[in-house]
Amino acid sequence: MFIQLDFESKKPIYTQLKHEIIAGIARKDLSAGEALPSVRSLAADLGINLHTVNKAYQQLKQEGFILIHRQKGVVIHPDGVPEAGEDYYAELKETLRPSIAESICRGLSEEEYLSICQDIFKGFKEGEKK
Amino acid sequence: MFIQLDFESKKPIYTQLKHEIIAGIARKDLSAGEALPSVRSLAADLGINLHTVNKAYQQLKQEGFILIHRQKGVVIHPDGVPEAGEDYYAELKETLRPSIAESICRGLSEEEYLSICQDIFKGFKEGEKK
DNA sequence: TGTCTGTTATACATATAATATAACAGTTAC
DNA sequence: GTAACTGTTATATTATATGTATAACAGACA
Repeated sequence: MFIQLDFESKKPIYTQLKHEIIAGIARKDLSAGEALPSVRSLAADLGINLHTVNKAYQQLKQEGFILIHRQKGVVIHPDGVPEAGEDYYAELKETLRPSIAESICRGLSEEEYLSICQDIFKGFKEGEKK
Repeated sequence: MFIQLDFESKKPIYTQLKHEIIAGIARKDLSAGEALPSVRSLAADLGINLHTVNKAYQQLKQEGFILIHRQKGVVIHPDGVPEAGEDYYAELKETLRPSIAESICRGLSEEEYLSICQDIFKGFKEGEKK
């Protein structure tokens, strides 16, 4: 797997794990229907506890990114990730507002901020080409 | 004060408080040199503990938003907030990457995402006009 | 002398994060 | 049929984060 964790980060491990998998889907490194490692093997691979992996998987399931078959295993959601709805837009704005507020205070122009966003989008698109 | 807290939120109160003050600066509701309430009076106003306010103030001081005079009080930094540096850009990208990854998964186009950012910028600019 | 600052110190309750074991109930392969 | 594999559940423990409650200190100031 491509997953990299930072054990010094203040971000919880299960959150980092979620983000890594979501990023994998975004850059099409993981595609619909593809199998993910079992909670035990991934935990062993990453040197963390099985419950930490399970927590990440449960939340990814809850948010529609993956499917979990009780005795088969875990797969990226075959039907694709649910499209953004009103609630998601609201949540996204809640995330962006503090970030934009601080950027304004620190003298970043709107153009600079959007440019950074575009760079990140570019990074995901380049990731697609492997 | 204009500060609104959500006690049901998963976000810590001191974090919400920080964001509210930073947003106040961004929309120029708070300007350089302006005094902020004392830890005790703000805590009483908001119905929270003085240590919670103090924690927010300490972090805002650490990040250059405010100055704290030992026996005078708290003021918005008179010299303005420190400009964005390399470390800030890195931190900003770290915040945006997971957000953008999820948006891509949920079918948002780059244009839609940037449009949401622009809306938020617009909100702060309109806030300036009181 | 009070009253106001921020600061510091303790203590306490609760929640979250992460780990460590153990066991259960199905599936699948040998 | 047994062994190895799934996710799941349950318990327990440790550490850290969050928030509150008091209390006290030292300096400023009217």
